[in-house]
Amino acid sequence: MPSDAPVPSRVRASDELRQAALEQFATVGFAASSLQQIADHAGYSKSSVLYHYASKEALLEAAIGPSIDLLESLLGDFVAGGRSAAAQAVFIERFVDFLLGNRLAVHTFVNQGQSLRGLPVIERANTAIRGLADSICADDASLAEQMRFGVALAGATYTLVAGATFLDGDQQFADDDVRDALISVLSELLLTADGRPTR
Amino acid sequence: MPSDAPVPSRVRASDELRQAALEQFATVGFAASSLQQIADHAGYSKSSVLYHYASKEALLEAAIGPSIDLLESLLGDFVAGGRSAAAQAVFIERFVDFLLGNRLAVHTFVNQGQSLRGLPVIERANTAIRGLADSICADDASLAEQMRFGVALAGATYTLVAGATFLDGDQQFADDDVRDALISVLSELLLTADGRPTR
DNA sequence: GCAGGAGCTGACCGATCGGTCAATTACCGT
DNA sequence: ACGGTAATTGACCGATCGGTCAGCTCCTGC
Repeated sequence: MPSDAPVPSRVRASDELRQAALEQFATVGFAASSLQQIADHAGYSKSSVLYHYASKEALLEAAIGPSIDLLESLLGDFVAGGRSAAAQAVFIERFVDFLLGNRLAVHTFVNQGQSLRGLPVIERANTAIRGLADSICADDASLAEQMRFGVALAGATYTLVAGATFLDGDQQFADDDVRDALISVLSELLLTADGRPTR
Repeated sequence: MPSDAPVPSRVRASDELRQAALEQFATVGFAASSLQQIADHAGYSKSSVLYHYASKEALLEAAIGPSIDLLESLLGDFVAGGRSAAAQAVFIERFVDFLLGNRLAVHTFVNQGQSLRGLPVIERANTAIRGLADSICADDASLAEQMRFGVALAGATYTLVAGATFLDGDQQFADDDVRDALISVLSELLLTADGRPTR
């Protein structure tokens, strides 16, 4: 028997459908993605989609839920680990890696986190994002500092996530280079290190 | 005659409908906004919407087109004015003012610029955004510098635009303060001034 | 060889979509 | 008082939406 995977062997239909759904949700939006389109894109029928996933909303949960789990654990580690400059540097690195490894899912719940309010999985994502902002930005920070954090996180997220939108054609940058550049810019903006420059 | 406006006096129905549509497009998305919802929100019937605007797409054009015009002229001025540090500082200020004055429209075409590809008005917005990135970022810039520009522009845009998403409840910051803080952060990131620090 | 379950599908459902149209109302200059 | 135009609306259209259901094929354990 050539199969080396214990249970499913071959690619599982539910995985193909989940991936196709994720691509649709990220590129045309949840509301504008029909089950028919997702099914066509994956090579199945609409009924098959609803066989593997109870509803369109359950499909969204399956598509972006795991990425939200990762974000939550990332956030939990950071909160538990203190706010030393070293800890912040580690966090920035892990955060960039998270962005690079979950572009489609992040694109989905960042760009549509407002319009899809009410869906449980989206509420979970919004809560995590808010926790991220709160934890990395001290409560007593000045507006300018809060703005610095906001610009850094939102800018990094959006640059990676929407980069595909405006420069998809000639995007031949290696992920490693993008990673290094992004970590550099974020460190510059976020690291409090040894006292903030007066400016 | 108490009317002081030459032609319409009172609020015009088409303006109310356009504003209601803009709010819907920005908050729940173009695809998820039905003409019925927009009409209800403005206090008219769906037929009235289609009387004042030929189609849903024409309504989008009316809602965000003027803001795109502003962005285009802003970009044109900057391209024509050179890239001196002073010119860049002026541009940053005007750009932040543009963001503050066109939040809903910017939210709409930034967040949905990818999913709504194909609509002429959206193509115009995407072209303007691309031109913005190209013009402010020299062609020979390193990846790290390009990333700095991307993070700054995207971060500023998204911070203002999606601020409502995650901290709408307690958003009592005065626009003037936000403006100053944002200009400060953007200047810090973008101004090439007298030679870039080695870093 | 065959019962039975998993995987998959087409037909169908009520609701809603964007859009058309004819009819009605309100308001204007003459 | 009246004709005409702008504004507004409900009824209606075909298409598509998310979702249900019965039935089909295929594989597997016995």
